[in-house]
Amino acid sequence: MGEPSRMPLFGVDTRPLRQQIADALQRAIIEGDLKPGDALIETDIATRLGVSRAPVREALQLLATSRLVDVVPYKGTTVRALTATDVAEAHTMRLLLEAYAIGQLAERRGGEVLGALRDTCREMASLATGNDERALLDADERFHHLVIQGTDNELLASVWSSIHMRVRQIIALRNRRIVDPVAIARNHEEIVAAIAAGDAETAERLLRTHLDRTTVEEPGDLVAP
Amino acid sequence: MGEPSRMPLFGVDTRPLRQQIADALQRAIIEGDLKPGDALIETDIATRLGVSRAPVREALQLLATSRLVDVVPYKGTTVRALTATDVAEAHTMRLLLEAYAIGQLAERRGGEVLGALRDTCREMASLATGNDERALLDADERFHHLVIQGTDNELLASVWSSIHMRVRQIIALRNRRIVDPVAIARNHEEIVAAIAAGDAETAERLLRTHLDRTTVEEPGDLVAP
DNA sequence: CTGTTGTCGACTGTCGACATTATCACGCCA
DNA sequence: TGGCGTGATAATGTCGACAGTCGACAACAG
Repeated sequence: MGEPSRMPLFGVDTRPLRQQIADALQRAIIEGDLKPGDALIETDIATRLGVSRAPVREALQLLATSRLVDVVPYKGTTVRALTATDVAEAHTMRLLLEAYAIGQLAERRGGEVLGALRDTCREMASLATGNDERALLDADERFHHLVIQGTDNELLASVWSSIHMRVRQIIALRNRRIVDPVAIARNHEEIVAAIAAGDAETAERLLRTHLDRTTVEEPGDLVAP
Repeated sequence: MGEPSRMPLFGVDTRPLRQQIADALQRAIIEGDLKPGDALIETDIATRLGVSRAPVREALQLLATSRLVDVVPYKGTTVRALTATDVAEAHTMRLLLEAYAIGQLAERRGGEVLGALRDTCREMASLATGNDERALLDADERFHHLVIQGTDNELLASVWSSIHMRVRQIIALRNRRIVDPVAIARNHEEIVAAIAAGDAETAERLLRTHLDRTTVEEPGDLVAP
């Protein structure tokens, strides 16, 4: 995941247009503004943004690497459909990657990131009593991101990021209320405790429970035929 | 991995140029013709191939998704360096993905692909006595590809493919002789046996041994500073 | 009525030219 | 001598225009 590669003086973004466009489109997709099946027509996007088609094309290819869009030669680009299988596969992969990361973290008793994990847990706990779902989801995302980063494995982080984009899209499309924020916050604390105790097995089991609750469940309400 | 997306009547390749160019460059990289650190200059490639820069740029972005090249805005594209860390991370991820796949396969006693796995094993056994290393490596690759495909998880397959490109590059750069082809062939037979027996644990252990032998070991001889 | 062929509109693929950026050698000056 | 602006140069980024392809529908032959 990217830190802003340059820090401009007055909000002038000097990154290549393809990245700015890709960011904008990605946001629109994972926020649900662009829905599965929607056609991404280069000419439209280009004129709408006031740029030429070249950077738009390159942006669309960037999105394809996160599997957010389907690029079919000579036919066009569409927001990728979300079948039940897609949701299940994303969940499986996410679980596989994060379980590995948790295991690694537990072996080192959390390493450098243990403190940051605890901070995030505290934040979640305080957010749980309020009703800012958005902030709670952000904190949750930060937590899992920290877990991945904790392994110091760039390849793992890269793969996880691309899959996480799809997960966020899934969560956005099914905008379901969080049922029990307090339980979720507590769950994370338990995970951190298991990591700190070096108990990889328990940490993985808790993680699995958490992910099962938040990402997988009847996907029928979000798939577009 | 890609079956040729169209079957032309007389070898006329109607795929977009970007894909043809990407294939050519990818082959050059994973065969070792292009070495880590080599600069991929759009103008050069374009004039050399007799095309314009646009499809070359898009091809380079495709390669970036497999992490075969580094694209730095306004600076250029280079064949990605292979540090010891890169090799280790690729190995870790490959092991993680394939171990999962083997486990899934074992749970179903091999499913549809068990026959194909056995065929490949027989092929490896017969190749082991000869000295066509290339053919043996191809068979080995086919075996692992079958394992991944056997899970019927497209996302897993996609992630594995992109990582496998790097693995092939690593293998090509350290062109070390295969020490004991017969042992390798036998190892695969044992893996298949464990899958057929539904013994996931043994299958994963055997796989780990096999991969440790073939991909990881003193990478000092292939890293370029 | 059915299957094939021609045509049209919309969109993607490719091209060559121009704008912008990074790099590095060069000369200036303390 | 050594650090620092300052050009020249070579590469990438972007643009507008043109060519190629696809899908759909109309026209036609059997």
